[in-house]
Amino acid sequence: MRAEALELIWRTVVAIPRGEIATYGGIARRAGLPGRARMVGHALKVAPPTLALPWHRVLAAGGRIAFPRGSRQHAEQARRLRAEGVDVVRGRVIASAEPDLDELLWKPK
DNA sequence: TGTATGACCCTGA
DNA sequence: CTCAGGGCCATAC
Repeated sequence: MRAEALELIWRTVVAIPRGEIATYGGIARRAGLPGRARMVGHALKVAPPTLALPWHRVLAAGGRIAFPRGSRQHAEQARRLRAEGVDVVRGRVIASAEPDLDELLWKPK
């Protein structure tokens, strides 16, 4: 039961194209689990490292990095995003750059 | 069986 | 911007 939900979430996350981003809530919806944003965070936390999920492309609402400022993971996520050309300022994906946050947002058809 | 705690979200004050 | 309050639900104790 729960294992399937995890797989659904993992599958959805691996599908996020490089350089694009998605939100916890968005992933939940896309995975067919509307309203369960919380479970997405959990799924990422318990994901086997071997899956090599692009977890850094998953952000909290508004393009914010969910980890506390100053935490190692926060820095790591920002680093990975910038490495893909995504601008991050004060722990949040810059929306005013070129493409709007909506443009960057991965929106599968 | 209950309570507490999250890689969350949304609305409203 | 912050806070509170309600929803959500797997895990840990």
